[in-house]
Amino acid sequence: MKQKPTLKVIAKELDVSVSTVSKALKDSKEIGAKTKERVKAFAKLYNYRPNNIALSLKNRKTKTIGVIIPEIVHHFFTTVISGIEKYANEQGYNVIVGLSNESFDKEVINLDMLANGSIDGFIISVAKETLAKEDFHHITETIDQGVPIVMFDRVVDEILCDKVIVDDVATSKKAVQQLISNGCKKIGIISTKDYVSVGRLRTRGYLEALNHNHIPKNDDLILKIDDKLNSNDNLEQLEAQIATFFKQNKQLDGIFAVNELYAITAMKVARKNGIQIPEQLQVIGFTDGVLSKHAYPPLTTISQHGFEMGEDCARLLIERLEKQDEEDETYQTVVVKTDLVLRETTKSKS
Amino acid sequence: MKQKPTLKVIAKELDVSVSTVSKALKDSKEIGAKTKERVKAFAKLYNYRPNNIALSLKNRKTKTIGVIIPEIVHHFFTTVISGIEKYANEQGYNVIVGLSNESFDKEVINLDMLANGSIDGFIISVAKETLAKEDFHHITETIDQGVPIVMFDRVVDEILCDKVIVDDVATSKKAVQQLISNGCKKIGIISTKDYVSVGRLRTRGYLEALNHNHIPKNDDLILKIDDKLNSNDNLEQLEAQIATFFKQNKQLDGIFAVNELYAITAMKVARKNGIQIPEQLQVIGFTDGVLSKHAYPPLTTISQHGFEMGEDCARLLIERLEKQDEEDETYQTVVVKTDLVLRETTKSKS
DNA sequence: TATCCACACGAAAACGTTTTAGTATTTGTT
DNA sequence: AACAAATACTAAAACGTTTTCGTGTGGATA
Repeated sequence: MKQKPTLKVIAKELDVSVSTVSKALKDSKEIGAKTKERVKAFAKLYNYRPNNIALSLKNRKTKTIGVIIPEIVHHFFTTVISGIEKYANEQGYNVIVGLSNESFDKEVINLDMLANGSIDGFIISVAKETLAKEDFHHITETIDQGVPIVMFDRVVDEILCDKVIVDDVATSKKAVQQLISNGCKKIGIISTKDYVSVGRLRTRGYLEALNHNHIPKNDDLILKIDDKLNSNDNLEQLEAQIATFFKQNKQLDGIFAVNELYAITAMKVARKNGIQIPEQLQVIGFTDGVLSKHAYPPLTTISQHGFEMGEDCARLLIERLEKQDEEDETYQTVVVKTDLVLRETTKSKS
Repeated sequence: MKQKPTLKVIAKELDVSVSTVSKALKDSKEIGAKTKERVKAFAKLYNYRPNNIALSLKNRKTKTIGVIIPEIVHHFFTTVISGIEKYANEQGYNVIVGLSNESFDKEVINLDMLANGSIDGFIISVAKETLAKEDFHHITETIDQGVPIVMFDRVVDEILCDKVIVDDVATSKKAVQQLISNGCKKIGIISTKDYVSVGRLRTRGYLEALNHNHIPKNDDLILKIDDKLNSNDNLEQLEAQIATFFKQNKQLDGIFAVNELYAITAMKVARKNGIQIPEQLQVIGFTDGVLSKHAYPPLTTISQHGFEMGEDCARLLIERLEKQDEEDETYQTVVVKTDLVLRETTKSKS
C-alpha cells in the first residue's frame, strides 16, 4: 500500500511549489509548457486524484445529498432512490442514505449525523412515528440552518420546502371509479391511520368517488390499519385485521388498498375464504411494485412512477443548491402523474 | 437562514481564541470553569455543530463507507444494505451507496467518484458485466491505494480481501437433496451463465446432489439464463426461455432456481401449462425475499440472511479500518449460514 | 524578594486544496 | 540602453478543526 500522493509530495518531488502543481494540473496558462508536462506525467504515473474532502472544505459544499427514508427494503423507496441516484450522478453528486425505520428518534439522529457539513441537502420521506407525533422541529431547524430539503411521498403540508408527490386524491378517485364502472357495488378500502398523509388523502379520494356515484358512505367499509412499524414486521397482525374486516363485511365485491402489501394480503385472505378474484372480488392497489407484477393473479395497480419521482426530487434539490446565492424562497410542489395499470384482479370493461 | 457558527465566530464573539473555544467544548481541564460555561452556553444557543468535513480532513478519515451494488431495486441487496446501515450507524459511520446497474463502466466510475478521500472503505458486490469481462483492475488498484474492500455475494476469488458469502455449493446441494427426498425424479435447474460465481457454484451443488444420489447428469435439465441486465428489464425474455425449457423437458417434477425471480417465473410458466404445484412440480428458490413469501403458493426457498451478511460486511470493514495501522494482510472469508424455508411449493415430508 | 509551579489561555501548525497577489526573469519596444 | 510588459513561477491565505507548545499571570514557597 503506497501512500496517496498529494500536491505537496508532487511539488517536493518535482522541486516546484504546490501552487504550480495545482495550476499545471488544471492547464493554467500561467505555467510553462514543459513544467506542465512534467507535472502531468508525474501525476498520471502516481495516479494522483485530488482529495475530495479538502475540496469540500474549501468550496463549502460536498456535492453529496442525503436521502432519508423509512425503510429500504421496499420496492417503492428503492425505485425512488434509483431515480435520485441517476440524476445526482449525472450532476456529479453522491448519495448517502439514512434509514429511519419509521422511528422519530432515528430520523432525528440521521438528520443530525449529516447536517453538519457532510451533505449539501436532504431528500426525505417522513417516518410514520414523526407524522403521528407531529413534531417536525428537526426538519424546520435543518432548513433554517440553510440546508435545503425536498420531501416526497410522505410530506408535511405545514413545512415550506420543495415537494414531490402524486395526486393521491384524484388518483384514488380514479381507481375507485374504475371499480364502480366494473360493476362493484360494495367497495371497501384498506388504508392507514389518518396521520399518514397519503393514507388520509387516498381515503378522501375513495370517498369522493363514492360520493360522485351517489353511493352512501359506510364506515364499516373503511379499514384503517394501525401499523407504526416496517411493512414486514407485523404481517400476521395485518392479515388478522384484514380477515376480520372480511368477516364483518360479507358481500364485498371491490377492494381498494392504499399500498401493495395491503392489496396482496387482502388477496391472500380472500383466497383462504374461497373468494374468486376477479369474479367475486376485484382488487386495486396503490403503488406498482414487484409484488403486484408477480402476484397471482397479477394485481391491477396504480403506478406512481417512483423513478421519475426520484429524478424530480434530485432535480429540485440540486437546482436549489446550485443557485443558493439567489435565495429565492418560492418552493415548488411537483405532482407526478400516475397510471392505472390494468392487470387481472379487475374485470376488463366490456 | 442564519450562517452556521464556526469556532472562529464563537471565538470572536466571546473575545477568546479559537483554541480556547475548541477546548472548552470538549471539557478540557486547561480551561477555566466560567469560560467553559460561557462558551458552552453560546454554543448551545447558536446550535453549534463541529463541521464534519473539517474533521474528516484533519483526521484523514471520513467515517463513511461506500457500498456499491448492481441494483437497489432488489430485495436481497436492500436487506444487506439494512444490515450494513445498522452496524455502521452503531459505530458512527455513514453509508453512501453507488449503483453499477450491472455495468462495468458505472462500477469503475462509482469507485472513482468515491476513492478520492470521500470514503474510508468499500463494500461491493460485483456487476455481472465485470464478472464476464474478468477485468478487476479498478478493484485491485483501489485496494493497492490503501482503501480496504469487502466483497459479498458476488465475489471474485483471485482478489485478496475480506469476503462475506454463503456456502452456495453445500446449500444448493441441500435444497436439491430435499427435492430428491420429496420424491422428485427429474429435477431441472434454472441458473445463470457461469461467469456469475453464485450461479456457477449453485449449479455445482445441484450436480453434487444428483451425483450423491446416483442420478445421471443431464445437460438438458440445466438452463443457464443469459441476462446481463437488471432483473426486471427483460422479464418476457426470461419467461420465454423458461417456457421453452419446460417444453423441451416434459415430465419435470422438480425445479431448483438460483434466485427468487427465476423461481417465481418458473411457477408462472407452470401455471400457464396447467401444472399443479407442488403436486406435479416442486419448486425451490435461492434467496428468500418478499416475492417468495407472498407468492401463490408461497415458495419454498433458501434464506441467505442478508441482514446478517450486511452486518458482517460492515463489521469486517470497520474492524479493518479501526486498526489500519497494524496492516495485517490476513483476510477473512465469512460464510454465513443458510436455512431452508419450507413453504408450500414442496411436499412436506411424510 | 526571588523562584517555582499551577492555572488559564493563545499562537501556530497541520490536514489538501484553490486562488489571489505578488516577484523574479526574460522578452519586446523605442 | 532603458523601461514596459509578458512569462513562469512562488508565497500565503483560506476553508474549520484539533493539538502541541508556548506564555503570562498569580500565588505559594523558601
